[in-house]
Amino acid sequence: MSKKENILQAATLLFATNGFKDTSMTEVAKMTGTASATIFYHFKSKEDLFLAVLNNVKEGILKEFSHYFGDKQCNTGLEMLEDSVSFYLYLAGNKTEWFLLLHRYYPYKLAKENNACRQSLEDIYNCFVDIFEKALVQGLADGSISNLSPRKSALLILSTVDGMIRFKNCNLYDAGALYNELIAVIRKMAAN
Amino acid sequence: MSKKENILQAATLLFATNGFKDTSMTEVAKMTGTASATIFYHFKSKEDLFLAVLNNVKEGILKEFSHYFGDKQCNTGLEMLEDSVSFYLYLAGNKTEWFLLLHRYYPYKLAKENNACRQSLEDIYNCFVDIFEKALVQGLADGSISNLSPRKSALLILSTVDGMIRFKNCNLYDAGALYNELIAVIRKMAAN
DNA sequence: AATAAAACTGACTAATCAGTCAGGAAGACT
DNA sequence: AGTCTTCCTGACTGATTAGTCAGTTTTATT
Repeated sequence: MSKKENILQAATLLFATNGFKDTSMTEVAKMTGTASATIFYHFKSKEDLFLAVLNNVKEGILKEFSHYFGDKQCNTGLEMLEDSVSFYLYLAGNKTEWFLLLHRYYPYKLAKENNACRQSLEDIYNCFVDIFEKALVQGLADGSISNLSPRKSALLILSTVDGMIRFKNCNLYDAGALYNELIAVIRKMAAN
Repeated sequence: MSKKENILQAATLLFATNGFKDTSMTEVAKMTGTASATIFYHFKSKEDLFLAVLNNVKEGILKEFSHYFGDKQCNTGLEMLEDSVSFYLYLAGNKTEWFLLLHRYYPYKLAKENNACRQSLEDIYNCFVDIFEKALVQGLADGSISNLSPRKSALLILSTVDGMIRFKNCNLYDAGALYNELIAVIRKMAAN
């Protein structure tokens, strides 16, 4: 792995666990075994480093989802919806840093004044919503999903699943203990 | 209002909108028209000020909910559930700072090492969950709610509602546009 | 081997920060 | 008036921070 990739990875972990302001360039440098000036050679500022991290996370998420759903075929839309939720939960447990980062407020604050940041976040969330929406649309066609607005329902499903992940990451409630209920609730919400 | 209360209020707003690390004592002082040393007279450290802010928010939330539900009578549990969701949404729109603060990661990180912080957060979220759970229990008794685990379902409803508020506060999606769908979805989830 | 470009670094700076402290102002009580 | 306590402040400090820069090392190319 190149030093630049190393820095990116260390920064991802630190920004995710400690936040933007609470992560110093010295820390990132120490973790990668470089001088802090090296980071400024690769990234022109701390904000620039953060944007690179976010973009990297975006690409990771898009790749994971297209890899999982690219060739997948499901019998019914409802089945696909359940699979999507499961995969979301799996990913959140497997790539904790990504979701910790997305559950911080900083990215959304930065997005207000920075278009690249805004774009990355939109790409990520559109990817999430699209997966659920696609399942709902298929379910509407094959009759496994009840009559509803696919986009809006997809958003509400994302709210539920993402909210639960957030609770888990905040150590408020254990998401694992709610897995069965979550699937049951989503089936009630959407099934015909 | 006393100077101490003034400081508390300014700190609430600043911690909520800018975060803990991104709020300086000088800023809080400037907003209240005092010297920063005055803040250290009333609160022994920045962390102490934050804990006071969180405790204040907790008391505000508890008071709001007990005020609204203290004397309220509903015909059915389902009706009470819908009312609870509506009130949560109303409060989130009315006391934005409170929810912005709760949607930051800092409080939950601090809670890992600070019991007072942990306690405040637990009180707040138990208050939220209790309201939904109480409605579900009543609904189970009067037959308006389908057979389900009240506590777990209450948690999932909170995930949905709180997740939506977070999306709204992050400027990702408009919660208002989803209001009707949210109520419909919750009815589907819980109604008999 | 010579040269040029890219990658890297140590030493520095100016700014900002939480927190301290000695002492001043204001109110309460005798 | 005097005294005690509570409240408040300006001026300071030591630590940390993002970012710079001049110069060195490494790598690629001829």
